Amino acid sequence: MSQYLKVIADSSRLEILDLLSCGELCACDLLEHFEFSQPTLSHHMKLLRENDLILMRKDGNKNMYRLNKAVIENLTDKLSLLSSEAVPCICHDMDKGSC
Amino acid sequence: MSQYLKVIADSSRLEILDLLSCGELCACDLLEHFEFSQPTLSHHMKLLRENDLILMRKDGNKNMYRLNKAVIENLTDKLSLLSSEAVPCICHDMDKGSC
DNA sequence: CATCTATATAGATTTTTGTCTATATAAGTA
DNA sequence: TACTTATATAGACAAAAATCTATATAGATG
Repeated sequence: MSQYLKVIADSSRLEILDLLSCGELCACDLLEHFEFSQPTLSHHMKLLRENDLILMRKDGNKNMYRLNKAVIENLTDKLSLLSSEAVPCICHDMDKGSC
Repeated sequence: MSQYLKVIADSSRLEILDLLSCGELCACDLLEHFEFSQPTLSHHMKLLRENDLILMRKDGNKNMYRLNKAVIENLTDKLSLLSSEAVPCICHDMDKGSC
């Protein structure tokens, strides 16, 4: 889980996900919205893809990206378990007050 | 938001939050569950506190920690907006296909 | 085929961050 | 007061990560 969070925790990548949240965009559309270079965008998209947070299709020489909403939902669901009560979790194995 | 996520994205801190999800624990209880040193734990707790993800009270010479569930809920709520439709978001300002 | 556009890769560099050791502080206890 | 336990701080160091420039590839188009 921390691996997914690390990918999302970068402000540029989070903004990319936000931009994609309304629908498909190509890399060059995204690039125009950022200050960083094209190889940097390529690097971010690769990370997002490798971690299944986005999906890609080829359209001519363009890469069209969209959110993988299922994976993102799954991540937020798991994260919300932290603030919910009475779920199976590692904290049950803790011995309190042993120090 | 990415600041919060960066704090949570570390696997040690995520595990600390998980351990705290069942209730209050002192730093020394937590320390016994990890391989790293006491100063490292202290550093992690400081980060979690500075970002309001946990709350602390003093009990003698011990620090008692608990989750700040409100903040964590707020974070997961905002994150879940990514995978939901039709919310106000920066992607509406995008000009698609301008490249 | 030559060229342009869109994207990827390689490699270097800088920043960030997680960790350590050593030491300090602060509270409890004999 | 001396000592022990719990925690914090300072400073160093190493690993990870974000960025860049330069270059390569791949598809579209004249």
